[in-house]
Amino acid sequence: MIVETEAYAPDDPASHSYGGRTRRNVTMFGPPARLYVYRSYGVHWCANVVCAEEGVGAAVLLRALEPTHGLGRMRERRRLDDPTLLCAGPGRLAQALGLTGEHNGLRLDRAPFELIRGGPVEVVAGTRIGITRGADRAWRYALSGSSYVSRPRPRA
DNA sequence: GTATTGATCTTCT
DNA sequence: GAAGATCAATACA
Repeated sequence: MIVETEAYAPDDPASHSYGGRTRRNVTMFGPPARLYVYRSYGVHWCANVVCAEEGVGAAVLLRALEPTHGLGRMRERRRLDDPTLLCAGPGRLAQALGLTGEHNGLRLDRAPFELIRGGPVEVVAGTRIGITRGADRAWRYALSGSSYVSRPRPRA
């Protein structure tokens, strides 16, 4: 269950799509409902959902999940037992799900992916994390009260 | 509990 | 050559 996300827009200085296409971010400018995976700090993979029409360049970064299925495989990939740390952060999430650059550009509405609509939830907004530009936009969204988010108390 | 650092990819200066 | 949508290990208070 997705419990934490951040939004990135083309007119947003913190976004990879700011300033146009590069070899890395072409997926962001492609059709929506695809996965944009990029390498972060040379070490981690981070996964986004492309969520604007082709050519726009907007996406939502998946920052944290509450693991509900496949805990065993997540633990194998992460070499870690604590379920609250398995997917608490974009790099950890990608590692737990086994996402890499191979999955960049794949459709999320067919195998091996499946998105399931959840019930109504209470969401809190706060400032985004780990960025220096565009930090004033409160575009981080977290499930209220969840203990699986990467930072417990989003600052508004 | 906070602070610092190494990992070393991609983009930009 | 530097910085960045990060994490984990280590060093301190």
